[in-house]
Order: sequence, then structure tokens, then C-alpha cells
Amino acid sequence: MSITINDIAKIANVSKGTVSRVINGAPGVGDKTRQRILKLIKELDYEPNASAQGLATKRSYNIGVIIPHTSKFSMSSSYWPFLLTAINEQAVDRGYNILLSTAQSEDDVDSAYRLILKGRRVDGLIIGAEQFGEKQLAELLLKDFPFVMIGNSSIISHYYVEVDNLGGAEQMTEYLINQGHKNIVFLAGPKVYPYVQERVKGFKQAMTKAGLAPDHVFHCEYDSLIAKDKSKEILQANPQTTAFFAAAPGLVLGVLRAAYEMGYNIPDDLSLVSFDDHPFYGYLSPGITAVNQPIDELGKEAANQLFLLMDRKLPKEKGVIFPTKIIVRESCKAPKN
Amino acid sequence: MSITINDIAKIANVSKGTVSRVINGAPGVGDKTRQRILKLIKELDYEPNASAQGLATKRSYNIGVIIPHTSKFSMSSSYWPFLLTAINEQAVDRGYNILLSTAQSEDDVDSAYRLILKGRRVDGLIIGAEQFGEKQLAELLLKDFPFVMIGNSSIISHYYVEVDNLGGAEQMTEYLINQGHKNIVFLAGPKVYPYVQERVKGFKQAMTKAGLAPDHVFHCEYDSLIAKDKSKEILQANPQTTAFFAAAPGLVLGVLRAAYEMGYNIPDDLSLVSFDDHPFYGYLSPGITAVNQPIDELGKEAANQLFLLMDRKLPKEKGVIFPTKIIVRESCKAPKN
DNA sequence: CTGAAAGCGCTTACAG
DNA sequence: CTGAAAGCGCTTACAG
Repeated sequence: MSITINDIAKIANVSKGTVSRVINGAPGVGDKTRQRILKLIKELDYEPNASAQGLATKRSYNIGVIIPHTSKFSMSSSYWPFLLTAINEQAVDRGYNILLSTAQSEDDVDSAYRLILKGRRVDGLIIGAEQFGEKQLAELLLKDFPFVMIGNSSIISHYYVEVDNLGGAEQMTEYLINQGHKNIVFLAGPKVYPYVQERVKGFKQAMTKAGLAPDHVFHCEYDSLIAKDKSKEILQANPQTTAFFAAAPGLVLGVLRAAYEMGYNIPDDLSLVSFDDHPFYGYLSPGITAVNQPIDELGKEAANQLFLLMDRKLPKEKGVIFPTKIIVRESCKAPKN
Repeated sequence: MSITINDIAKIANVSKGTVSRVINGAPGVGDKTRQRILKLIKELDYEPNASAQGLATKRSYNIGVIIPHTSKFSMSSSYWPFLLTAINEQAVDRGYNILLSTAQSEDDVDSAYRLILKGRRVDGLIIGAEQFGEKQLAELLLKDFPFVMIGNSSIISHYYVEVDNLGGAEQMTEYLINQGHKNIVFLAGPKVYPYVQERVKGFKQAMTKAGLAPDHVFHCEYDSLIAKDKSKEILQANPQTTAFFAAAPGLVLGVLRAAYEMGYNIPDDLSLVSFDDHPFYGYLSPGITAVNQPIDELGKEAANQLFLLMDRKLPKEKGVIFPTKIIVRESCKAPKN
């Protein structure tokens, strides 16, 4: 059916060992022989069978990426798509493909884990820190399987890449304070996530430092509809609020809509800023001021660390934390009085 | 290192053929033997090596998805992420994984093609119709390789899934006309894409049917910044325009921003509608009225067709076209006078 | 119902 | 520099 190494060997009148050596650029093949075989490979459009190579070398030339996937969360943010793109670019450069796994539930994670890892379909793994449970992470570690986490784990100590969640939230809060805001609400994602806690910490730190009450922190699922209702509640209970700091695009949407429905004008009546930037933000009216995460660099670094680990080398540091930056747009204004 | 079928066979005191049969649920194994082996597999947490299975069966249990990936385009739309999710869900249900390939250029497409196909890393392929050139599509067809296209191809006749681009654009245009609009601008994506031409056709058809001038069609790259400039130009040259029909979220952003910068209020001074819905639309102020594409169903159907093809069965129809629906929000109003 | 054996398409010491 | 052979971990006729 399909052309194999044997065909090439036969036609070239050499052993398949020799063909194999030229495929892999291994030494020990005469220059003329090499050229002849190379030409043949090109002419016959031969590509080695990945399964056979995988079986012989124990490498799949795939890396696995497991991303969380409640559609509501990952889709209103551009975080994961961007990350995926960045990782893929690095992977392709090295002849690797990405084996994707979108996990919606515990079961999914487990089946992804089994399928991908135990079946040796991938040589390494990039994974959201909160995706795997203790057992699975420990097993990865124990087996010395190459992986890097997006975000730090509270369970294990391992290689990860992350954004400066605390610093980003702190800076943005300071920005708000410098604009003259005193009654700031922090609308955060689910409390269980370590990165959410970091952001909360950053917010509180800045508020406290400025002598302001740091306790207007609310947690909310990543669901814009729920965020909308929650925002309304908050606004009704705290009419003195002049600024909202929403810690994810999905939440921003909720606040935006709540303000609209309650007749608040942003930024005249209420300022709104976001953690995590989004391609839409610059085009909204008003443009949304946001903490921008260097997602592209994050993905690249994660991939590079992984390739290092796969080569049995050790990355320099166990955690690489990227600074964020504030993108000032129009959604934040000094409060009225 | 890792546990293999031989280990299981030895421990269970059977041949590896028998173990293989129970792994694959094949007939011809005594019930007691089967149970014993099953238990052992579970206990030892054994998972067959995918490469070895692949080599023996010539199946990789991966399907390839090649998506276009100019970051600007695919990221401001949620089309591809949603599609990917839908496809992945179907794939996982059948024990398949998705091998991802994001192609940014011709070279990428070619390398994706070689890597994935010729290396037999995937058993089937889902691919944007415009991704591959004539040569590659013809080769796929010739080799009888299972694949389905997202969108119809002008080059070859093959299985595809698509949205009713013509009908969707037509309906939305009719909606605009019914609202009282006469001077409607259609801002479309690059002319080269067949689906763009379909949308243009739908627009023109509706305009013509209503006795309106169908020639305010402009093409624009999927880049919000360019779309913004283009929109300003159009608006300046055609101040009588009362409605914009932007045929992609990236373009909508451009129009939105152009209107803002020129002091137009949407929808009071200018109505704006979109082809392709977006999670953000419902939360903008005003909410953007849009042609919604059933992306989830599209992805599911594509996957199902592919699995049929992979089983050497033929899907019922060569093209499945899904109807769109209009989601009415607040960005469209009757024109002033 | 079960085992022995060939084969899938590669790679890689080992000889020469 | 090159070939012959063993081996990677499975599946699948073929016998019995």
C-alpha cells in the first residue's frame, strides 16, 4: 500500500539500516550513498511511519496539552487559544505535534491521563496546574515523566510557568487608587484556584497599603450570567462603589451587562478594569483597561522547558514568573466627587 | 521500565495473544480467563503501547485537525475554538485524540501535511477547505484518505460540512431592510474565500429583491485595525449609510471602533449587525445582533462523517449545510428619518 | 477456548 | 562505510 523503508532500501540497493541512518542524519554513511538515498526519498515522497519509529525509539514526537474546558470559561477568554498557538509554534519548530485534550470533568482528566500517558502517545505534557489531582501529579513525578505546569501547584513542587498574579492585581489596584478610587470591589473567580487567591492577595495588599478597606472581595464562577447577577447584587448592597476590578474576561462581561441594565455609565458612573486582556477590549466603547498577561511568552517558555526536560536536562529555575503590564484604555476615570 | 503485554501474559499464565484478545474485547476467550486478565490489567494499571498497536493495526487512534491561524483572525472569532471543542468531544467518545496543527502559511500547511499524513500519525483529517491547495486535496482523494472539510471547496468535490452562508446573509439583510434600512454597507472578509462570496451573494440577493442598490460591498482583511480604517473611509464616502453588516467578529470590532471615534452612536446613528456570533456580543452595550452559526453541530457532524469515512462507510450526503439563525440584540434600530 | 508464530516498519548495537 | 539480525510491543490468521 504505502511505501516503506524496505522499498527505499531495495531500490537503492542498500540495507534498510543504511536508509535508517540517512533518515536520521546519523553518521557512518558514505556521502555518495547518502545523496543517492536522499534523492530517492524525495522522489518517492517517502516519510517514515511514525508508529514504527515510535515503537523502536520509544518517542512519539507528540506533546500533550491538557486544557480545562468548561466552554464558558475558556471561550470568553482568549487565554487558552493563545497559549495553544504559542506552544504549537515551538513544537512545530522541533518536529513535534500537539496532542490535544480538553478536559471538562474529573473523568475526562483521568481518561486523558490514561490515554495519553500510559499509552505513550506523548513524550511530554503541558498541563494546567489545577487540572490534575495529587495522585496523578505524584505519579508523573514518580515516573519522572517530563511535564511542565501552567501555573504553580499547591500540591507539588515542579517546573511551571506563571504570570505575576499578585503583582498584576496589586499594580492595577494601585492604579485605581491613584485615580482617586476608594470604594473598589474585587470580583474574582472561584476561590479554589491558587492564582485567584494570588490576585486577591495583590488587591488586598494594595488596598491595605493605601489605608483602604480591603474586604470588598467577591468570588464568582466563570459564567457571565452569574457574574451579571452577582454584580447587580453587589452594586445594590454597596451603592458607594466607584470601581470594579473584575479578574477575568468572563466576569468583565457580567459587570458590563449589569452596569448597562442598571443604567450605570462606564466609566462616568463606574470604573471597570480587568485582569487578563482580550482582543475585544480595545474595540469596546469604552475600551477596557486591563492587566495584560504575556501569554505568548508564557507558552513559549513552557514549551522550551518541556523540551529541556524531554532531553533530560534541567531548566534553570523551577518556576518562571512573567511580569504583567497594565494596558490603559478608557474604562477607568476618577470618581465623581 | 514500563509494563507490557508480555508481563501481563506471564503473570496470568496465558499467551500474549489471549491478553491481546481481552484488551480488544475480541471473542474467543473463556469467561473466567477474561475476568482474571481484566482484573490483572486494572491492578497493574496496564495500558497498551499506542505505537505498537498502531504499527500492528495501522491505526493511530488520532485524528488530525488543521486550522488556519493568523492570530488576528482566529482569535477574535470564537469559531475555531468552539469547533475544536466539539470535534474533540466526539473524538474522545470513541477513544480518539486530536492531533492539532495550526497553519499560518503555505509552508506550515505542507509540513503539517507531511508530518501528519505521510507519517501516519492520524487516521483521518478535518481541515478547513481553504487550507490545502489543489495538489494536496487531490492526493488525499487519490489515496482515499479519510477526510472531511469545514466549508465547501471550489477545487474538489468531497464530504464537507458548512453553514448556510448565503441564506444567513440574506436573512440578516432582509431583517435590516424590514427595519427600514435602505443604505446598507456590507463589509466582508477577503474575496478569495468561497464562503465570503456566498455571504456577499446572499446580501446582494436580498438587496436586489427589495429593489435596493446591492453594490455597497467592501472587502477587508480580518484585522480589526484595518477594518476600522476601512469603515471610516466608507462612512466618510457614504454618509447616507444607516446600517453596517460586518461579516466577521474581527470586522465588527473595527466598525464598532470607527463609529466610536467618529462620534456615531450605535444603534441611534448607525445600526450594526454581524455574521458569526460571539460570546461577547450579548454583553456589549449595545448587544450585537448577529447571525449565529451552529458551530457545535457543525463540529459534531464533521467528526461523525469522518468516523464513518474511517470505517469505510459513506456518509449520506456529500455536503451537510446547517441553517443559521439570527440572534436579535440591540445594535440595530430603524433609521432616523 | 488457547497458544505459537509471523509480521507491522522502524532503530541500533554488533560485526566486518 | 555498510549489512545482518535482534528487538520494540502489539495483532492476527493458523492450528489444535
